[in-house]
Amino acid sequence: MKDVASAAGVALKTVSRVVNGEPGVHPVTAERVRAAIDRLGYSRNESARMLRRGRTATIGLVIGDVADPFYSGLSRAVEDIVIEHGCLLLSGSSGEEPGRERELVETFCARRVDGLIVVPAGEDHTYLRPELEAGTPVIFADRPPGAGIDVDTVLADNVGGAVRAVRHLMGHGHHRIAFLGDAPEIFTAAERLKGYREAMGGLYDERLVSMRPPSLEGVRAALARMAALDGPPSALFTGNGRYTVTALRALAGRRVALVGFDDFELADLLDPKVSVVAQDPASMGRVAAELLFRRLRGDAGPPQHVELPVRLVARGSGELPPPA
Amino acid sequence: MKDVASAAGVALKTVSRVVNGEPGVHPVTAERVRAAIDRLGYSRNESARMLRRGRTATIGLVIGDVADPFYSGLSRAVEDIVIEHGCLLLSGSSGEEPGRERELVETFCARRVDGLIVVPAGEDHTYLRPELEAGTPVIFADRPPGAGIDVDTVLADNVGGAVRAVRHLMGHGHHRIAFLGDAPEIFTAAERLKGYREAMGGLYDERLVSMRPPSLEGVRAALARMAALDGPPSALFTGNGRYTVTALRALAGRRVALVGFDDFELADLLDPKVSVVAQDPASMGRVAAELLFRRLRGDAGPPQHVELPVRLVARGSGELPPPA
DNA sequence: TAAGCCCTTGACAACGTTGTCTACCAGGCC
DNA sequence: GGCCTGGTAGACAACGTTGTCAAGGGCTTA
Repeated sequence: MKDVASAAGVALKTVSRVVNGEPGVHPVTAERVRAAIDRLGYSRNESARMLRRGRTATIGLVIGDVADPFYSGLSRAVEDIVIEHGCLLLSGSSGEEPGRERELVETFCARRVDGLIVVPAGEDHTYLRPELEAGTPVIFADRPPGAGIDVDTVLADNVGGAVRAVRHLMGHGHHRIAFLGDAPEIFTAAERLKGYREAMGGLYDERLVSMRPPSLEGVRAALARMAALDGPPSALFTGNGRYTVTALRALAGRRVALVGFDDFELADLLDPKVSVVAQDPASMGRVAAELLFRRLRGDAGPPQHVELPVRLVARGSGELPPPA
Repeated sequence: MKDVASAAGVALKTVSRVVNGEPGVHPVTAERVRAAIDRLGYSRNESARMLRRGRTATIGLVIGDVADPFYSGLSRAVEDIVIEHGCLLLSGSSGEEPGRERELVETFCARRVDGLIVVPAGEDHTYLRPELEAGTPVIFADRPPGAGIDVDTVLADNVGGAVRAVRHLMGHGHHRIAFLGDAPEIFTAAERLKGYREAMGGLYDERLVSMRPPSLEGVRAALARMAALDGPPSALFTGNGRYTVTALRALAGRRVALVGFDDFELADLLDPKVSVVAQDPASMGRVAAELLFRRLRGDAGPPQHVELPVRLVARGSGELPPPA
């Protein structure tokens, strides 16, 4: 910038004004400055600008894993809105490890991101308190923060979705419905179990529930164990997209009534077509990002808790009747 | 940092030394400083550090669309290696628009990223020249840069993969093999067409080729047009993952011999199981990132051009014989 | 005992911006 | 003609670090 200034025969500050489109520069001078900028190939050093202005025009996003379609859909929506606001996105995958989540958040904070969107992996977020007190807006998406922290959250209607899935299966004659879900420490898994339990009511049987990280062997074993019961399940409710796919693989072509939480590509090309409770990761990202920018514009109201609707997409697998 | 210094009764520089783990600080002093840091909840301002040191510990990644599994797989691999090197990742989706690609790259450069990994959408990258001359390492992945720019590239063996796909179908008795691919301006699409043509040899018939952005209607129309020929195709080679899925949808359950470029989740659960030429987006990301860090460590050798192998995964759809 | 060394510490400038304040000039008004 | 106004331009400090250099004290060594 100093070089541009001397090349154009003006003061540093004048170049700064031109670069930032500030008023109060004579058009002729401005043109001369712009010419010098082009000639020297100058581009503003954003690090210095951030330091001076105290704002980084950067948003931090912590998710579980970009390679998971749920997160990458959310990611893309966040990215679009962030760019729209002239900011950039620093993102990181926690791999669902609380330690890594915290590291990422702290690294982002050290970079003084203007705001954070977090899909938490851990249960304790008290480490965020200094940042929150410093005024950095933080939005939790998909899962709420741990105890003692109350900030904006955007969650899906997990309980309602699970209820709907189970009722759908019941509506097609099923009474013995198994639930295969992720470890109960994971908020969404626990919520969906809650909905399952609520919808099962008196039919609830603990032996039809299996909650653990999804692995093909684990699912196979759980299914085998349940099949050996004297009242084996006639239908399956799977607790997330990964689980649905793993269960389909474990079923190896057997036609079993099934509804999965989370929609997935090709669900409509399988045989039978897979019925799901669909949530929309893109709108979750959009809502979270918009909430964040509202905060950045100064909205200081009480923490908001948004619940996004889910919808049942009946494609066939949920309508298979129980074996006679 | 100033506050920490006065709280600990030492000079600014001593705090800096402690924070950076530099030697030459008495353990007792260091402990006092650390105590003050904890008490005040201090964390280093990375913006200032970047400005002062001239390095941002940030890598820029430009891809087509994070929501596409190919890109998100690549993204995740890059991210892991970047974090491993103590850096963070700024990423952006170009949406396959050259203008947006350029904007992203230029914004990243203004932030003085230490290096860039780009999956280009455009054909002209001369705008990168100033950055390259300034010494910023840039790696192109999946597609090469436009004319006049010679930098490190990591590409898949597109031609070889297409050849293998076509030969596989031929080996099962097919002579009339259609190719459905993306617009020929897209490098990978053009390369795969090249491989297709090479493998078809004398059997090549222009009327069996359709290249345009994938849309269900477009694919349906192309298939209908080809089916009406007096020598209709008995097999399909689809030019990328999106195309394979779209074609399967357009076929609506008809059992047609098919090999697709790019593997995809659930390919093994469809009926028939879908045979593909698989590339590994994660290893592409890993190789690109590792190459980048080698450059950052000072390797100034001539531009490298890595070609990653692809492999044919025969699952069944490619082994369907032609109708009798 | 003096010279030299290492260990620890601190003062200071610089990184490249931007916000604030001041200076200058031309023109209009009394 | 003097005063004020508005439009332009520049000087300077500050943002929070880190690299360079120098200083002080205790120790070893000749």
